Amino acid sequence: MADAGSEQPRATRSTKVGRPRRSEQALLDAAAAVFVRSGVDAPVREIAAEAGVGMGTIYRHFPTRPELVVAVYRHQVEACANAGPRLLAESATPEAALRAWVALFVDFLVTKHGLAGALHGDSAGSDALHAYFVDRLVPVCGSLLEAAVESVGTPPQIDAYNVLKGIGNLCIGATHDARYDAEALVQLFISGVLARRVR
Amino acid sequence: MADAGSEQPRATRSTKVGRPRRSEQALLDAAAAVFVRSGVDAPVREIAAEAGVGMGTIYRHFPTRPELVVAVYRHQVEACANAGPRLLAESATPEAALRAWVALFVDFLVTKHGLAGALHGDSAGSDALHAYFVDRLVPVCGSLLEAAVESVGTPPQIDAYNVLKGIGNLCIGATHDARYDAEALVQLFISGVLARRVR
DNA sequence: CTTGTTATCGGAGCGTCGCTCCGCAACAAT
DNA sequence: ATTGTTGCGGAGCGACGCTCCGATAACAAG
Repeated sequence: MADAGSEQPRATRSTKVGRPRRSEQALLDAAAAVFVRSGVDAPVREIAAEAGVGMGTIYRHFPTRPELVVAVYRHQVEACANAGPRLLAESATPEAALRAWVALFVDFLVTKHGLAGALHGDSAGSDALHAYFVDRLVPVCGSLLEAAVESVGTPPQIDAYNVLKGIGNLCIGATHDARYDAEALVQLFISGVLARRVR
Repeated sequence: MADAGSEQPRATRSTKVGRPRRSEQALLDAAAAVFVRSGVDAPVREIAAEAGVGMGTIYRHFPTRPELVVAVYRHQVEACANAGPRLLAESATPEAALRAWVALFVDFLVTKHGLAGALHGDSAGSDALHAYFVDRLVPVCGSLLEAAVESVGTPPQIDAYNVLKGIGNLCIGATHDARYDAEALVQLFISGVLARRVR
């Protein structure tokens, strides 16, 4: 029998048998579309409807909302993570690299409605979204931070985890308030992190 | 008749007639207790149960949740607002005053579970909580900021509204994450606001 | 004391949402 | 054809925000 399949157009078939499980990518595309339209807190029903599947299917592929969100934005988070070392290599100064990276991160968060707000570890450790962002970006942020701090000759005043979460928090609600300038606040915050004055 | 009440200890009576509407203060006390126990996002049913009244009563006195929250924390917000001028007068430097006031504000936000997170103007302008905090505290923060900026001889880099909201955002989630140090982040942010370097 | 008026009270009820769970259908193996 | 396996869909449950109306109680007039 082998795999002499002739009629199956896509047949991802990675598991042992069964139906060609409905393309996860289709779900991700639908979710992305809904996230753009209604924010990352959009009802699961709406995502299911957009994808033309039942809610069960969504939950089967992504048992928790954070997992879905992570999957949707994985590429962009990876791009952001990869941009770190690149900026550090290409920029004139480590501080410039840090500020450029931070601007990238801020732009990413601000353009995704509600993403920054969903970044919290509310569910007592079981928050995959928070964990993913932290695991992936803290090291990157840490490298940039370390380099920048060293280049300006100040002792490190805070760890990368706090800096990253602080930036994330500063981006919350930026889309709903024209007067609120998250980018400016974050850059000022970075100034503080790199400033000589401790108190 | 006057107010020769002899049996009514508190009798607020502000409306014309009817029953001595159930003391709002009792509701506020109950709400405060629940907020401490379950955060400011506690279900209205829970607050009503704690107060021993029906939900209708809660909604009659405080049609929206922000109004209830404002009422519960009004005293502390006022105290915070009043502390501004006082600190400015008593502190050695305007910067010290600003930093002390900010520490006060941060402590206030961090100790009230979820208050910082509820500070957003999500409901398109109709958010009384956001409006109250902004109206009451932005001027205070502005004065301190102005004095501090002037004393260190830097041009103002951002307005008080953004500073206040930034601080509020930095306090989000502080209670759920032992590694997250909101106070430190905010003070670094203030350093940035007062720093010479603009870019 | 009785009756009428009026404001307040309490919670049933409706719509929404997150999440679970079970019957069903489609395919593979026999 | 029959049986086994696996993915699929959505009904259903509990929680919640918020509304709305019948019940209730205080007071004034008679």
